[in-house]
Parts: sequence; C-alpha cells; structure tokens
Amino acid sequence: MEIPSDFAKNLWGEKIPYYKTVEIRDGEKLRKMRIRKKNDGPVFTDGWMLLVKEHQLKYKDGVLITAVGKLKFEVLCFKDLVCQNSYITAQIESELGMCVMPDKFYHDFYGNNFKGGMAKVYFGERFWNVRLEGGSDGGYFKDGWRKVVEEVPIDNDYFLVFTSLDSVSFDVSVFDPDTGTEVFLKKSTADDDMIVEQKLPADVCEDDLEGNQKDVKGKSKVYETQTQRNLQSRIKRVDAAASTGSPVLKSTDLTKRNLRSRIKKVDEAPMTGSPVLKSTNLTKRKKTVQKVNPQSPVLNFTRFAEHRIRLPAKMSSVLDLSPVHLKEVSVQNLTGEVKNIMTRSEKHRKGFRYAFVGWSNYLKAWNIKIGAELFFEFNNSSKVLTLTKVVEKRCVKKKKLRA
DNA sequence: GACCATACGAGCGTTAGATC
DNA sequence: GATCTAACGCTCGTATGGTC
Repeated sequence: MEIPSDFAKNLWGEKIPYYKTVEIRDGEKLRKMRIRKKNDGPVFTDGWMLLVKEHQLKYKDGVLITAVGKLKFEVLCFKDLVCQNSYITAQIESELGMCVMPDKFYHDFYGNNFKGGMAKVYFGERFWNVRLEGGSDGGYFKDGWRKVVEEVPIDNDYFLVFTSLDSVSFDVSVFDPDTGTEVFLKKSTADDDMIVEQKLPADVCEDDLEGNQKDVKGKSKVYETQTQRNLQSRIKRVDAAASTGSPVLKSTDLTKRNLRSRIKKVDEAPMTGSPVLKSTNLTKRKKTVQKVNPQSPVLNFTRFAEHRIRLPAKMSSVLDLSPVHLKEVSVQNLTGEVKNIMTRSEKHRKGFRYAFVGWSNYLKAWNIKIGAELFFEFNNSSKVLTLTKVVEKRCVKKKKLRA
C-alpha cells in the first residue's frame, strides 16, 4: 500500500527506511511489515496483503494509519466505511448543507428509533452545534452544517472521519483527498479564525530507525493532548489494496440518497485480487519465450495458433512499439513468403502489450490450423519475425458460449 | 550461499461489445 | 452468427532484498 509522499517526508525526512521492518498495531494483533520502494516512493508490503485478506477489505474500503513512532503504526480498517465508533464520509460540493452518515453506522449506532436532535461536532478545539436528522432512510447532519463547512473551512471532496464521543458528539478529522494525509486545523494567532495546514507527524513519539524509542520533544505532548484517539500523524488511504489514490465519494452526485447509494456501492466493488485465498489447482505452464543471452541477436518464442497473437514484451520493446507508434512487422512464413502485418496495442495493467491485426486471416492464408504450435524467431537487428516450425498437435478448447 | 517471502511482469483464458 | 478488439483477472516465473 502506497505511503503518501508528504507523510513519508515528514516522518522520515529524506532517509526513508526502505526494507526496514515496521510494527503495525491492528487491534490485538501486532503485525510486522516492511517498507519497500515502488515507483520511487515507499509502500507497505510483506504483510499488507495478509491484513487485507484477514479483514476481507475490498477495493476502496478505508484504512486509517497512525504513526506512533518512526517504525510503529496503528491501523484501523473501515469496513463499509465504519470502524468501531468511527466512520468515513466526504464533503460533496453540491451538498454543502448536509453531511451524510453511512447507513451501517447509523443503523448500528442509533437503530431505527432515533428521530434526530442537536449534536456537537468538534474540529480540534472548536465545536459547532448541528442538527442530526434521523429516520428510516438513514442519518445526516443538516441545519448548521453549512456553517461548519464555511467556517472550518472544509474543501470539496475532502474526506471526513467522524468519531463519536457520545451519542450526540463527534470528533471530526479532515483528510486531503489527493495526498491521503490529515489536514490540520489550528487557530490563527492573528485572530480567532481557523487556518488550514497539512497536519504532519513532526512531533510523534520518535523511534530511531532501529526501532529504539527515544525521549524526544513532543512525545509527552502527544500523549497528553490526545483525546480518545491519537489524532497525531496519520495516513489515510481509501484504497486498501490499490497503489493509486482513488478517493471514496469523489463524484458529485446531487442528493443524499445518491450519496448513500454511492456509499453502498463501495462494498460492491470487488477488490483487485480476491481477499479469499483460492485453492491452487495448478498445472505447470510451459515457457513460451526461450531464455537466451541478452546479447543474442535473435529472440525465439512459441505460440499456439489462435485467432490472435500477442507479441513477447521483449519483441515489442525492440520494435519500440507504443500505442501512438504502432508499426507493421515483416513476418516470414515457412515457404519464405514475407508479409507485413500491422500491430495493435492492448491496455494491460499499467502499460500496454501488442498483438497483430487480422492474425486469423494470415493463419487461413498460410493454411495453419488453430491449435498448432508455432515456433518463431525474431531478429533484433533486421526486425523480421520468422516462422521456423509449425507443429499441429493441439486440440483447442471450444469457446464458451456467451450469455 | 541457501532459503524465504513477496512484488511484479508476462502468459493465458475469458468475457463483452463492436463490427461485418 | 462469426469475427475482431479491448479489457479484466488469474496464474506462473523471475527478480529482489533480507535473514540465517
């Protein structure tokens, strides 16, 4: 899981502890993970997927990570946007006058008999009185909420983590949707207005990178000033598994019902990579690209004849293919006949892979049956792909009928 | 150096929509 | 209906870095 760069920089400075083991307190469990480098930035790994699986987190479930030391963290997992007495929501531009509570939190916390009432929402040391509406269709803050949005202030799409202090009091933390890091609201010294700055973990209880806790300035302050939760220095990513930030509730639909439906939608989206461990009924797969000396001028590979053919990544690389720079490739068949075949790009994960256009026509023209094993040799310098052998032996599976 | 765990790239199967 | 194309997801092999 990606660690926001601003958070990492403030916690570790320029010395990111890559490959160090960190401890993450997950309820009763103390998990060990590592910091690794991905896309030039730090990520939690080596244990993160286990956490995701054990909590059965889905794509876009929320995760709140609090640094309690240089190599120590606490994690809260928000299933269905709810974790214990906290929940995640977002400030929608078109809904400045209200703030919706997830259905699960409302029903679990208030049941069906709550008819609404005045509530207090705390942002740091300040609080506002806001009416909490409730009914069969869920709960939401309404009267007074617009004033909160304007005076705090809360930008559009910012994430809000509400933690109930009692049935009508909530402590609210605000998170930047782009960085995933908490936004710190503090009093201006010039006047009584609140100003907004990035809340970063400069004064956390400090461990050295060997994990030894040191008495450092700010440590006692942290523990003295924290309320029911440790509000210092936290990372929030709403993608439990994905590495790219993709905030919950980012779209700007118009009604609270729509917002509520979006909240529900979150848990419908399956996480990439099922959290459920699958049985491994595996068969050995034949390697299709021959491992050769990198200096070798040729690349040998095999493919089974089917309606399409995808090119080995190395061949695509030699041809310097890109989605905007597709090329014809000279393909020589067994009889020495050469045809130029156009390539096409295909999105694959974060990049692209490449295939030949109209490949089935060439197979027909060359009288090659579907299922035959084709042996290719690609010359890196001449950029000619040569079909060197055809072995007709494969029985193809019948394509499944479409629904 | 062997071993381990994990991330990641690549291969492959499958599905759905577009087009003929 | 057949074919083509795009996209998704699962699996495997390899690379990587740490530990013993």
